[in-house]
Amino acid sequence: MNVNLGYGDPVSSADFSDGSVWLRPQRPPRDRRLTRDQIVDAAVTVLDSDGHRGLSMRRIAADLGVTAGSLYWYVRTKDDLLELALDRVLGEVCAAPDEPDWRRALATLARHNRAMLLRHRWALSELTLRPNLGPNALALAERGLRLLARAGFADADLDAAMATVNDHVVGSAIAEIAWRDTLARMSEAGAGWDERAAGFVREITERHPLLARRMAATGEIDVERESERRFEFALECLLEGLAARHTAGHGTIGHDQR
Amino acid sequence: MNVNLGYGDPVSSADFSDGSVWLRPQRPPRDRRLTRDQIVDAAVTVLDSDGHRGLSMRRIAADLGVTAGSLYWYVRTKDDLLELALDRVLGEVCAAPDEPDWRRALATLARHNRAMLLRHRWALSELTLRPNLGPNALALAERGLRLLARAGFADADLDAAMATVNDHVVGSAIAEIAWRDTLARMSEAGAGWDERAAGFVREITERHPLLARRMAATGEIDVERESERRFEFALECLLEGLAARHTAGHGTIGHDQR
DNA sequence: GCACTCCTTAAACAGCGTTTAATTTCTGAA
DNA sequence: TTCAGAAATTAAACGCTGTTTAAGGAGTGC
Repeated sequence: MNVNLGYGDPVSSADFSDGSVWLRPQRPPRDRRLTRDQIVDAAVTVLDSDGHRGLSMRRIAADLGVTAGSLYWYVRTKDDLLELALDRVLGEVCAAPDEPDWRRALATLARHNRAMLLRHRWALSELTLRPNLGPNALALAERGLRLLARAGFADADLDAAMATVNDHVVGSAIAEIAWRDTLARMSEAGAGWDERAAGFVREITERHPLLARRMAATGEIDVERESERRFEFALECLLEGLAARHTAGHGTIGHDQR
Repeated sequence: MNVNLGYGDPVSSADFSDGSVWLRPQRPPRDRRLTRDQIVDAAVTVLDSDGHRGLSMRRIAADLGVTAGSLYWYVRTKDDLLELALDRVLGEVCAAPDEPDWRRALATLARHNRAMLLRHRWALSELTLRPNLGPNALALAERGLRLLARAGFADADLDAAMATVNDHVVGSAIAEIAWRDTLARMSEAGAGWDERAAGFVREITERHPLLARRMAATGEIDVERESERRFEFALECLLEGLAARHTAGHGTIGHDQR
């Protein structure tokens, strides 16, 4: 019944290839008050300001001056929209400049990635929830692989080397955000803190002396600088490790380890 | 009107110290058909089998033969319950045995942590969403700090050293799960794959040759073994880095880095 | 047997993602 | 210029969610 071949009608196509937005063709355009891009823009804006909790299809629609149901003409589900939003912010990482030395290049890529994750805190939870096959994700992956291949890494080591650095970026960003949130919550608690959480604090100081000592030093620490220091430290460790395996021979990452 | 001093009534207390379950005292018990522990148990079971999406208060209540509203006598919100569930599974990591050598000890702790995260995939998203002050989290932190303090690390380096390893554990677990999920989805897509995603695949092979080459080799790779290899490799890098700073002097982590 | 607190229930509320049918808006051809 | 017909939007509904409410049963202490 539907002459248009580019895509099935919105209902019947729902049964197939649920894998990812990126595996489904987009609708061909005509005259539109809306665009996928506009919708993704609006979603990212809401996510940045109000987080995951603040995002609803009705909210996005309202921000765009439109009904909620109308969004479903451009996007099959909210999950699709989130996948699009994630790739959108991954695009920001592509701005990282190229560098001749592979260590420096990998490091700047990592730093840009980290900065993006800290800018869009919601992106991290997104990363943990869905695999990500968007064009920007693929472009970044290819760029990393090319970089390492040019540096002379063996084919079998390319992914592993990239993963090593990426994992660190993601892991450290999570920890940093958690750290900040904890501090924020604690200062929020504010006045009523002592009475209500007395037992909590007492138990810490009694049973966890080292932890208590570290927490007492909290006021003196600049979270941002300290986080960055840790980030750079581990990054350096990993790059050194990669360099060692690199010069040592090909296809050896992880194989000699115990 | 309420003579009971241990806690405010369920409504009025909602306004204060929303920081965390762990900052609020639990209700004193009397005769109960339910327990907090039972509820957390049920929640973890559902999460393990059906993931985040499958978890609802009504579902938990039904599994316990109880009404949804009844749960709110033991738990203030669903978020509280998730916080409790997270700390519950963190408890599993405490089973890691102690070891004399700090490097080995840190490594086994990391491996147990990793195994737990892979066992309870939902825990990762939980980690990214909320700071975590549960007793098991604190005990694990203290244990790590003690371990490093005994090994002679400077006070100022304790957190950084722990964070370095922990970040790697979390980051690599995320990547591994994402990898597996991607493969699972792709094989799910199955039959209709070629036609619908033809453009997707073509674009990859054309514009991302390295990526395409790596993807083509997917079939030959044992994801589990490869993931473990990468994990051990990066862990080794980090431990070497820590050891170097350890023997070099005190309080130097990250300070000499660029 | 009474009062009283603890716990559970059923029902409701507001909000969510999504679907449906009807309707408007615009295009291309007659 | 008109008029089919596709493209885009709407309003309303569905079933679900987390949470609150008022009411009622269950047990204890007097």
